[in-house]
Amino acid sequence: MSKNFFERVYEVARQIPKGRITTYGLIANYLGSKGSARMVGWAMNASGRDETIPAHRVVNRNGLLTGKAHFGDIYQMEQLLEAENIIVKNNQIQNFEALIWDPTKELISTKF
DNA sequence: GACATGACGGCAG
DNA sequence: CCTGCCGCCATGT
Repeated sequence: MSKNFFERVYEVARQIPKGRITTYGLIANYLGSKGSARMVGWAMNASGRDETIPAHRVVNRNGLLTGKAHFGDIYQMEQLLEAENIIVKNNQIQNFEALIWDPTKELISTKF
């Protein structure tokens, strides 16, 4: 079941600390499918049905809110981020590099 | 079963 | 520095 793949993404996304963000590439790298960042985005698209998944904490490697259009409103993502003290300017996360949460480095769990 | 698409990323020009 | 193309993998038609 490829469904497990999405589950992996969900698990990682849920573990993103509040006030932090990560990128599709980092999650893909953590999942072992380095370079398949698209799959992460795909999983996020499916995760949109699950409100328990903070998809707003996942952005592209540029720190741009490329997925904001997939939220209820295009400002929903920004509001959620700002609610966590994350500054968003012109769809771009300010101080993005300092807020990056790399699961491969921060998260040491082999499996769960 | 094959073609087209997608919330990305890296590299080449 | 900015623009464009290819690669990766799963899903939908």
